[in-house]
Amino acid sequence: MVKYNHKNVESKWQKIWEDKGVFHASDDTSKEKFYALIEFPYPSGQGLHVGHPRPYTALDTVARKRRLQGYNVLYPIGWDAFGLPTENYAIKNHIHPEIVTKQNIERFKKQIQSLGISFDWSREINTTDPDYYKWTQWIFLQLFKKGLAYKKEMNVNWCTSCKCVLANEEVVNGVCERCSSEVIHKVKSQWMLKITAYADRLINDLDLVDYPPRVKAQQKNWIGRSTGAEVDFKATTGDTLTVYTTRCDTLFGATYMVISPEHPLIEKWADKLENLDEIKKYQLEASKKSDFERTEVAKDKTGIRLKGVEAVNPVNNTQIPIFVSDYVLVSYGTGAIMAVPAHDTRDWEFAKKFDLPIIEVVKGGKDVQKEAFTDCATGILTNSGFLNGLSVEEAKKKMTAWLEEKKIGRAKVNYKLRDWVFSRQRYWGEPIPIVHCEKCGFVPIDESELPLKLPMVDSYEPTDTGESPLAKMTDWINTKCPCCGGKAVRETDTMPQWAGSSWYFLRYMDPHNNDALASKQALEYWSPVDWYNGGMEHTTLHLLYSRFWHKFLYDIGVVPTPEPYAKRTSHGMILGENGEKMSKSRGNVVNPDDIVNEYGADTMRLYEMFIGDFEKAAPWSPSSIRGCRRFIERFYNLQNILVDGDTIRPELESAFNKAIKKVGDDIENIKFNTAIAALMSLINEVTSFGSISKKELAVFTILLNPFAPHVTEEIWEICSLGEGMVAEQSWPEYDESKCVEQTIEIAVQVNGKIKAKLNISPDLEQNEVLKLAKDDENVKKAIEGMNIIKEIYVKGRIVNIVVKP
RNA sequence: GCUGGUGUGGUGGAAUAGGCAGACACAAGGGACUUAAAAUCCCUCGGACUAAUAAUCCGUACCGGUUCAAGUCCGGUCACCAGCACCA
Repeated sequence: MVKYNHKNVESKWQKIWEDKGVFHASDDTSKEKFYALIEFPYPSGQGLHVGHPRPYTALDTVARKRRLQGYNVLYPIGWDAFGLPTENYAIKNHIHPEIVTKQNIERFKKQIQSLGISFDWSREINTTDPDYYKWTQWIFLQLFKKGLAYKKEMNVNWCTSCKCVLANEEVVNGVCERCSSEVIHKVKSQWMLKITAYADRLINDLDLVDYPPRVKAQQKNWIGRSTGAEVDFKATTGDTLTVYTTRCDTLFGATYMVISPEHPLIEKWADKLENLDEIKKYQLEASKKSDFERTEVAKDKTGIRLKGVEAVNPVNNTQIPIFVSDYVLVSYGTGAIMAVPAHDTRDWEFAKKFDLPIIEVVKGGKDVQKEAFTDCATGILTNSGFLNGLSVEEAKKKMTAWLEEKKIGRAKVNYKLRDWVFSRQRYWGEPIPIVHCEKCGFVPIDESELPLKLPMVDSYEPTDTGESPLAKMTDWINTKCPCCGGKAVRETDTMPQWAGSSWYFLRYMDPHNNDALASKQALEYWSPVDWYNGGMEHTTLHLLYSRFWHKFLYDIGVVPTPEPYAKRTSHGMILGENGEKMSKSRGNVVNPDDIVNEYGADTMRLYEMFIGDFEKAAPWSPSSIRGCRRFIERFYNLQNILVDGDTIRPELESAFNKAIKKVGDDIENIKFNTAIAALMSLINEVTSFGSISKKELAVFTILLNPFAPHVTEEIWEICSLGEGMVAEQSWPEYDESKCVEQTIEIAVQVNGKIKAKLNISPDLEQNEVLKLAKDDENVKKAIEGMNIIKEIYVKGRIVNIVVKP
């Protein structure tokens, strides 16, 4: 028994692959292409943990299999290297972020290469490389030119620890997505990207792509499209107060109105409001609440009634009071609502608290004095003049038409999605290529001046004032206006980390191009990404942002497809041994280096694919990994029972054909765990058979190669299984007719209970099978003296005899 | 609260399209080999009743339904996970 030495074998083959460029994508566009993509890593100081290789290995398996099937495969990697952790580390240790980034990348690269992933390293990219971010800036300029990037004074989320603004997508449960620190509101002038202009297409085009349902649902949810109507109410001051509602059918039941604390009419009405002081106080309190507090106290409704101004309900000319309350958000709809307490839970709570009238206008529910009746499907309109007797849906249509006819309302679609806050007050990011000129306003720098390089600074500490560290670089800031030649200053904020990752998959197609982000031919040939795997946590961040940028690039004719990724899958997390999320503080982190060192990369890869359902979280198990190592050794030792023969022998024919089918299908269906189980079953069968022919071993080796590339190359060589490397072979074909066993075992049931098992030929006719079944002693006993009601034979599966006394 | 998902042995997990529940592993127990240990190989391994690996019964979160047949389909309940959360 030869002991398998993974260390020598693995480094040997890794070197050969790299030297020969075996996994470089070819520019031969006559071949069918396959573009597999994983989310490129952020090279943090901690290095890799065992969670990283799960998706890399999964798509590596797919990529290797597709290469064997003759595809021209692009499977690239790079570094998403701008960002706060690096910058913070740099500040703490007084090392420039550029150097930190370089060190981290080196470490990551070494770790990833030790796993034998078939990345095309000749296409490696780095978002902090000026040759790369030149094009990130170029895309920003195109957005600016089309009016989709604009600077605006607005109320933004401010992370008190990162000391910079956050996008809405980066605020999770009222705290910073990255560092979990408190998020407060600040009014600041920020660069914004008009992602809302693409809201509809970002929803509708989900029909064009193959994403898991949960991903599509989450994106739709986040964009939050709702269809309804705007209604104009007149105030007693003569002003118009417009509200947005999805239930214009309930207009007759509107008994009061609510405006948000930030609503501009409050300012306008200042001299008419008898209780202005009280309202000002309420506004102030509302503004001081952080997002976290605001969601925490969401239960209890507060508010102040405006004294001196009321509104008129246009359908019945009744005067109704107006309240100010923070349960109405200024950023959604018109920042004002009509309140229908009988048919809206929030309005109902508010009405109960302030003792306001509750008028039922949709009947069919419970007593509206006791709870709101919100069901749209079953109710019938009542107390509603010309709407009486209609269903909710009919009433909505009729009311919208009536509002439009009277010119006091209109159909309207609203979204929860807000524009993307795109500037960050930090150093380690792409400079925004815009200058501000007093005469000309915001002017883009000339494209020939790209990349606008990040200047070297001595201190890149963030400031509490909300100014970028670049603001101190007076030499760099002061410049000439590209438009009028006058004095101008550069934008000192930088782009968020999501900028570089919003288009990186395009750069891989043609990574060294200096004239375009990628050539037309490369884009035409490689687009779209065929299979993109990534984490669920990016569903409403990177995945949404990059779809938006890609659609924009499509609109301006840069890319050939409306969607960037044809198919998306999502891996589950690898948890610690105790079933908790791996983290330093929990002390349950496993470093892949240790596993590769002790068991080898093949074992590591095999285990991560065997651990369970790829899409679900799975706890790390140090003892299960030994089972995978055993399998590798059993495979390696097949050489001891090798016999000559260039065919698959008849006794093993069906086992091999079935395995070829199963392994191939399972890899495509992200069921790596059962593909490996099938290979384990096959090796069990071969071992108990006692010998393996060269042909059989060759087939087995190719099937295993995508999972365990090193040991399979080694066996291929040692046993002289064929010309060249395994990586240069063809994926085996199976013969459907040979997948069938010559005899199969079927179960015989009587009244659904198993009474016997029969070994029969699968071709046997129903009559004969039933006859055999009824000849069985146990079956005979069970049906003796009973009347046979029904006899069922499902071919190749089961017999069921239904009897009654 | 809304949306999506999950629930199967001691453990990770299998089970086409409704057709033998527990594949493949791990752990555990027993045996072989060995001076011994490790490694390896062989056997057992959901539960109950059993001398029995004879027969029978129970068993896929819970309750009910459809069906010759339900882990799978339908209705309801519970628990857990993820995302969103006063979005009018």
